[in-house]
Amino acid sequence: MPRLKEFDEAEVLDQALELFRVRGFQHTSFNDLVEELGVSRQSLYDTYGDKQALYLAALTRYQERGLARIRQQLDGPAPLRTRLAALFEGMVAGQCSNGSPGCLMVNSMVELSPHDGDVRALAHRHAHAIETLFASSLSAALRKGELAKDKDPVALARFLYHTMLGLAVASRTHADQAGLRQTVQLALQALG
Amino acid sequence: MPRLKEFDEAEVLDQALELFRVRGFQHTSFNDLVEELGVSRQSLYDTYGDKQALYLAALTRYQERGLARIRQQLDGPAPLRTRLAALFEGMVAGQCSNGSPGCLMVNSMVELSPHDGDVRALAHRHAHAIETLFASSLSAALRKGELAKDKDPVALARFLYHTMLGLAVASRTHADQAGLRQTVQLALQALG
DNA sequence: GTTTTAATGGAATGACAATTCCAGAATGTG
DNA sequence: CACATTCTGGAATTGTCATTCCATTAAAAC
Repeated sequence: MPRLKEFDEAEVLDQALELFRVRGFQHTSFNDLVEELGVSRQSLYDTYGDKQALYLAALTRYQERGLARIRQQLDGPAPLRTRLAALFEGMVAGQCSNGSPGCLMVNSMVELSPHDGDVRALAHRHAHAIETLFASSLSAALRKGELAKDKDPVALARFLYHTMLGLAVASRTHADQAGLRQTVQLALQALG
Repeated sequence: MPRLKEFDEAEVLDQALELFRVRGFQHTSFNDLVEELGVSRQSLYDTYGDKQALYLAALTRYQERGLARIRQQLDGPAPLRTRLAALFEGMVAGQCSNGSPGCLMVNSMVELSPHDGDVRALAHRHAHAIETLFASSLSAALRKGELAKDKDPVALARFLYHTMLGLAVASRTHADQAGLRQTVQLALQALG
């Protein structure tokens, strides 16, 4: 009986995500969304709930994609250093794409996490997941002798996570991809 | 003839700065300012101009103080590594003080720099000034033999700047000073 | 063709916030 | 005391924005 949905929920969510990533939550009005996504106001409310819920859905999606990418890039036969270099290269490319808006998660951490418990919880889970993934790869490398015994995988994992944060902020304000890549090189030297 | 000013412009500006640092520009309403600063709305407008101008004045002040601090800490007889460690220690302490709101400049870069040319210009000057200060100290250390000849002072300076950005974001969301300090240690190992 | 659901455009609604306006009280100087 | 200036509290103004409401159209299922 029912009429079928005419737009792709996931696709529209991605468009909203991109708008939020560029403009931030507060600088993106619902009118902006209606205009840019090509879906009527009422349909957006019916499908995703209010602006806050839409944002949270976008952020959740972004986080899941990011973590999947990290898992995939870390999982391989190449030396850890090589895998990490590829991972960071992909991150830099992503953060600099579409006008260099940086990372939605980092932008959310700065703009919203002090005021919004849901965002804060997502950010904490994100940090924890990333640090855990890094730490487990680093521990494996340590066991294989790829990493010196005196290195601390947990501290190194957090260091790499902090480096990611810095790259994201820098990409949002400064248009200097070469500089970001040089920083990646230097950060990876911490592996010894 | 005139009645004298009854509040200290600089002191009130510092209070506004702190409010902006914690809550961000958009999450700080003019009413918040009136209530927290203990100065009437009209006096604020008369003294500083509108909210935007007040914010910019606070950010400018913050930037100047930060740069002065860096200059002062970098200028000394101790080994560069020691001076940088002290500098970063002070930064971490500052960003974690008063509820760990992070760095006003970094927060501004994320929240405002894409939309506000004045903020963007300040951020660019800030980055340039810091990188220049770091680079000149690193070059001096290189000449003195404190730093290996194969190191690139400019790239290292930018790396340290990027590290600062990451620490600021992390301090705003995660309450883990020990982790930040460990990251500082690891970052400084890039000096060799 | 009727029913059910989806979608749309546009008009209320209601809240909130920045800025300005105003009338009065306070405080130094001459 | 008179005057210039500052400060204050509060009201008025204005604009923006999220959200809801409504009337209508479209499409699939039966």
